[in-house]
Amino acid sequence: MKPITLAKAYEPAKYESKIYKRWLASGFFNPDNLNLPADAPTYTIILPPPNITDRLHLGHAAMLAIEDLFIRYKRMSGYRTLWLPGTDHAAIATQTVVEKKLKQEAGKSRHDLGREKFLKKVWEFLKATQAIILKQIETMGASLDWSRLAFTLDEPRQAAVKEMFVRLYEAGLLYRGERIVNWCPHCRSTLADDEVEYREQPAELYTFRYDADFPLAIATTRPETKLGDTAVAVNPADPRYKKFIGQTLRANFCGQELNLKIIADRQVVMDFGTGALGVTPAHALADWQLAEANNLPVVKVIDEHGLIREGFGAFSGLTAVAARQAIVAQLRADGLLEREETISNNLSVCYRCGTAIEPLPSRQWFVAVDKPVAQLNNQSLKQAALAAADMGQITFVPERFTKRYWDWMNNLRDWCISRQIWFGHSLPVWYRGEEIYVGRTAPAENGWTQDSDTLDTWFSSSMWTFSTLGWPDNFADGQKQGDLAKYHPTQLMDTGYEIITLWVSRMIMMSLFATGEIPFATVYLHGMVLDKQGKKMSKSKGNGIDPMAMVKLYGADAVRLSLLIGTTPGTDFRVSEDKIAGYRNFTNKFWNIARFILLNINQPQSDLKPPPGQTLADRWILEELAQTITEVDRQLADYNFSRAGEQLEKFTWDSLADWYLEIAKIEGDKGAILNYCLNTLLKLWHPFMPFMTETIWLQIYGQDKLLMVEAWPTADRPERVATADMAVIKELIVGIRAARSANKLEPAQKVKAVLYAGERQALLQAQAELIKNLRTGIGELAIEASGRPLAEAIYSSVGGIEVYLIAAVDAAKEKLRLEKDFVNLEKFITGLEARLANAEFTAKAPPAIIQQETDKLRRAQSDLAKITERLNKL
RNA sequence: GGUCGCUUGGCUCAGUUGGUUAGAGCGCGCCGUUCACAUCGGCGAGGUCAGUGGUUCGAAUCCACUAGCGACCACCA
Repeated sequence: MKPITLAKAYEPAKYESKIYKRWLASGFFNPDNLNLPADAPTYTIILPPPNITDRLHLGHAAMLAIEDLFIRYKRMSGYRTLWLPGTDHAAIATQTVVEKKLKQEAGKSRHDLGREKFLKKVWEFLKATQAIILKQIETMGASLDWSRLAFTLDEPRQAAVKEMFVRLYEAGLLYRGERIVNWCPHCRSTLADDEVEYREQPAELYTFRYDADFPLAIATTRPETKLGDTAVAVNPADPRYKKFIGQTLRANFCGQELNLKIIADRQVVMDFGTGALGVTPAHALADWQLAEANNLPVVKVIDEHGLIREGFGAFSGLTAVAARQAIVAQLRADGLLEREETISNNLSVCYRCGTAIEPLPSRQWFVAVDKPVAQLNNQSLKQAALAAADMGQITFVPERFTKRYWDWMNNLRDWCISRQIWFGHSLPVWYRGEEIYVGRTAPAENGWTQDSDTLDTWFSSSMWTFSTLGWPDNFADGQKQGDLAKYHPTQLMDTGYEIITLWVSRMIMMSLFATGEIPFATVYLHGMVLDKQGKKMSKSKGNGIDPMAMVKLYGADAVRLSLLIGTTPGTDFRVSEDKIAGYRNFTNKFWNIARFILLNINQPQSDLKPPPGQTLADRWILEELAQTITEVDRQLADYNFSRAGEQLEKFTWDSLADWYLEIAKIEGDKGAILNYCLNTLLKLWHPFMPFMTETIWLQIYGQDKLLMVEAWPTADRPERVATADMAVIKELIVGIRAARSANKLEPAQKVKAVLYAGERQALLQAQAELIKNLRTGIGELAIEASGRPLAEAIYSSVGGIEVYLIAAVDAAKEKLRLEKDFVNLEKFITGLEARLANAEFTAKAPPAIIQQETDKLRRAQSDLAKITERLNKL
């Protein structure tokens, strides 16, 4: 029989892509191909789709590692396991990328090309780019069912989105309304509230009067918008302004006639600025709300390009910033500017391009979240989604995020879903004059034009859990069938905590509406990957670690381990190359453990039961392993994969490699136990480091038997060992090791005999003998072992063994140390003497140095004498 | 302003219902290593668990307050 030997070191690059191909060829990524009983429970994760233009970053890699861990764990545990892959069209992000590219390569904007040609460019670009991220996902070892690959903008998803839109419309949950939206003049698109970022920065606050006769002064950071003021708001309790409330005052503001109604509102802060607020309904959300409450006219000042509209004299056509400067200059010239101060202002900017947001009134489509509908048992989307969390039907991990979800849902406003960009899902909406038609297909008659807007990316994302499983075709007549019946609702949604609001809450609402089901049982929120300094990794900062480069250097398994272990749910964590390199060391260590074990097994068996232990060490390692299995299962059930990994690491490196393998070298003949330990460890580690474990498994057991579908180990052992006994056994093993390094230590040999004996009777006899020979008198203690637990017997019989061992070990250590010191000192002295005897040295060296060396020699000689004395005593 | 989180050895972090001597990895020091592995082994130094007060037989852990840091939400124009 040909012995199985592994290469001396693990070289991941040699095996990884081969192994992945082997997995693909097996077909087991697709749950339909698993040989399972019909009633096997399902376990589904739908992959949060990365943007199709993305390159894999460590955040993706972490997500993949986490999800693959659970998928592989559940697959081995007998679940019908589906992990469904996909990509996101990321409308705005993708369009921005292509626009940038167009500008760089051809110097053109999207408007130069026109809609049709531009979209063609986008699709060409996607075709070229989409394969990259998918390939990178494979590199990480993700066991995704590629046969079900989806894209948020592919044909089936377009149909699903259209269907959803129509159904929402028919249910009365969609409406078209004018509202202040967050407009990005650069992207020329509306942004959702949560796509707006805030930047704290200094801003000039101007205090002025509209004209010389105006009785109140107002304060603003945006004087240019004041051209569109239609009211001044004051606090009703403000004594300064009480008398004006209700009046309408005229003013000539920089040549513009304004009719300003003085209104009262409690939200106006009396001690900010002058306590009087110029109300510009068209260009501030709060002002818009004031206008609605007070029936104020709306005057638009700024257009979609961020320029002052027609009808504002010399200011028309200026950018907002230029107009601001012009107006401030004029106010100053007219002596109307009372104050100018720098305050700290929270500027709203576009999360995509960083341009300052221009609030503008605009016609948009909205999802009504507060309107009760029949489909949700006369609850609103908001109520239904809140109820789902309230009933404990969704578990958030960690639990504290439940509250965040709750707070967000409670404050949710109607969701603006139309976007003024070209790339994305088109709205199934057509207009003819004032008529609106919403339907699955275009109206037959002439004269209708389709809405030119596209849908918010999150609209299609919100349908992800069921659109990927064949909704609506698989939901005819409200009955689930096919994949939807089999795999929905899903078990786990793993995503970053930062999009719990953007995404998770909307998935819950949309799924409840479309299928009546909560889309997932558990939401696992992972933290962000930070760099070594604790900064968020980003391309612009250049502090990102490229996972692909790391895989190349250290292997995918090492990268995975570094992202799984040492992390805590919902908490950001730091990753550095050092950490990855550390786990590369571990993978190599594991490889060599396997290598060593294989050298000690005659004929490896893949389905070995735990063999009976012959010695204490055997029982100890089997018990440790069984406990490790239990612990790993427990931790994984709580999503504490980091701790599961740490437990495994501890067992593998400490218990097995550093202790048991050393004992095995002494005791010999451990084939069966080592075989069992290796098999079990390969299985336990597989979800963490699939490539290496599978590589080893295949090298041992041949190409027909894949580790990825082996059964997950159970915590079996031939004989249960009590925890207290474990402590004692560990002590004995420590004794053996110490005895070994102390060379020939008689009594320790006895301990070794104990270990060989294995039998309790033999053990007790050996102990008795040991104790009899002890000088301390402890030997007088009787061993009354019969009928008592091992540990108790040993403890009662001694302190004996312990005291003895400690004394012996200490003495041995001391002796060893002294001997070592002796040898080293002797060498040192010889060297010094030689140097001092060297004529060249004594001639050329400065006297101070010679003196130093002589002193050293003297000290060393006296130390040596002391050591000799002590050695003689031992 | 509101909410949540964090503060543990030089660094990064664990510490699961409060329980003997607070752990790990990296780093550091010393020693070793042709016999699975230097991508290794052994030994060691290093912590008043941010501070104060409280509850308790017992607190890193629970409570209150204080300080520093971070995130999210809202937003004063």
